[in-house]
Amino acid sequence: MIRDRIEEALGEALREVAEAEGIADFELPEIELTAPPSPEMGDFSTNIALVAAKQANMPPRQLAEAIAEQLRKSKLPLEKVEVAGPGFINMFMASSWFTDTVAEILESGQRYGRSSVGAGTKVQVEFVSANPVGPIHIGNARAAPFGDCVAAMLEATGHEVEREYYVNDGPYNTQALNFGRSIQARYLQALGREVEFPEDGYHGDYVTEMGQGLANEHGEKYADLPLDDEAAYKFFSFLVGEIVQQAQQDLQDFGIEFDVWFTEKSLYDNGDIEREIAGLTGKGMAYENEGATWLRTEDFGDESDRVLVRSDGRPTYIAADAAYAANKFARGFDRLIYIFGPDHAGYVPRLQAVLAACGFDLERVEIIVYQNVRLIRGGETVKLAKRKGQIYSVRDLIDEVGSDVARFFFLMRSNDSHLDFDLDLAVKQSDENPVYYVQYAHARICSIAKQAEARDFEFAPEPQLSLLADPFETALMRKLADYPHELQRAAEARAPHRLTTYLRELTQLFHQFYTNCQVLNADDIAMSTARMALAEATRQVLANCLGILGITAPESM
RNA sequence: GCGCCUGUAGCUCAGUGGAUUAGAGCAACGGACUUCGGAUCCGUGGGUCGGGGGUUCGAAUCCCUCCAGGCGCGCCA
Repeated sequence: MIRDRIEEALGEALREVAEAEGIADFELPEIELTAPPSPEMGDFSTNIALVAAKQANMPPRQLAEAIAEQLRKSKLPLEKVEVAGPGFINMFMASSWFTDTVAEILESGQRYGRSSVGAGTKVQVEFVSANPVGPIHIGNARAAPFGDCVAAMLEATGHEVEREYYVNDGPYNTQALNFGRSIQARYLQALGREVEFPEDGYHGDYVTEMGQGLANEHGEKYADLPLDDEAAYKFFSFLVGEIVQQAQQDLQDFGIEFDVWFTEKSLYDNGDIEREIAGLTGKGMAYENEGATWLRTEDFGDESDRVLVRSDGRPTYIAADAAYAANKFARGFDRLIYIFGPDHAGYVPRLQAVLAACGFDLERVEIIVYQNVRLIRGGETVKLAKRKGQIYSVRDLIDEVGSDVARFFFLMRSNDSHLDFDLDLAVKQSDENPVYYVQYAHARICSIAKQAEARDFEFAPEPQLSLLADPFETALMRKLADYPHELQRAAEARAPHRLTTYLRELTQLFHQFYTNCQVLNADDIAMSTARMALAEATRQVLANCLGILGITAPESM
């Protein structure tokens, strides 16, 4: 990447200046290359002279001049290097650099933008992992495109990535049992028995339907089971497969394929949890008190120690999470990424303490929390309450606005920003909807190509890219050249929204180019060929970026 | 009470240390091609970057403090 080469040259220039000045122990500051606010200020700008001035014992402007002189002597495709203001160094790229970018994009195709900076690193991204007690709702849904896109960005930067979904189907999961009790009650009611519905049970219609379904299928077979946890888990177990399958289907329709669906139950079945507890007790990390087994999380920054095993002998989710983390590390991941919803934000320090107490390296664990989603319809917040059965599910969302729109809307905002999802705007197929703005550009480019074919337009055999010198063309090429860096930055920051922002900016530049620069012009074949190449390069970058976001790039709309 | 997140234009949000003008979309108003898709483009109006203090040559951006909103604080997950 050109940025790497510039940064390298800057570092070298600075070192040479330092040497010439006889400065010992010169410490190279971090080099920042930014895009100046206006094109008159060049293509790249750096403040390095301002940062290093004190250390170099030189006035910033003088240092900047010295560095600029070195740059001018370098082999970089620079047309002009200027020192501006208090000591900024502005670099103006030679036009060959812009046109080389277009050639590179056309040559690399789908690979353009990808890098291998993460090569050799195995990462697991665990996300969604909703309690299997009903359809995946809008709150959990935000995790789906986010986690998927973080994974895709890591893949695009060379990491080896696995996407994983954790199914909380353990036998002591309170919510699973609660759900099971609700199913049992509905089942009995379907059989005409007088039973009271659990006060904190799940009231959704789907629960009633599931209870009815069991009654139809099994009749009285389970009618005389006691109303206890064991029975509740049995009822939960009847339905969990169906619920997980539904989740798989919904997420697949949302464009997400998980590599692994990991069940909490398996940790119980193969003894991992027991072993983990025994191991922790053996190391003195766990101890008995008031009949329960506690983990010494307070020693690792938690507010207090946490219960691993309840006084009645049942392990808690913390025991399961510890065993699960051990299992993950045993699978050879260099890095674990957990993606949590806002309801689990408070669990972050606790989980970190748990993992530390278990002896895992927190440097290798990353926990990303995303914020709430509010549904807006008709300008009003849509009120939802899962327990009361007022659900808006991923299925509802995909059916109502489609996967592309839903993904784009979710990915448009930073994960730690609260998200207002405007359903009215999302369903609008108009200029108000930002998704179509981007997709339209892609379709438009495809349409130009189709036009050319329909008209038997004869392009030149090779594009003469040096013809691309109009400011609209230059601005577009400049943006295209940014893509690899933008992708890398977005991946490092785990920030998909940077890509949606980039896409909108790129799209805008394309539409401006389109409006001002006629692509197909029979009177100027050479120019038409060059512009068609630029349009095609733009299409490629749009498609590559949309691909990482998991959004389709339509040829027509 | 404590913790996390947020507070930027009428609305929804980018920008999270650098340049006399803090950006985008939507909304409002006014314009544009008898040529490649008008789901487009151009222009206008609109901002004490929640308040105050501090660090710095420089703060929307870093630190402190206050205010407001959201969420969380279980032998639930």
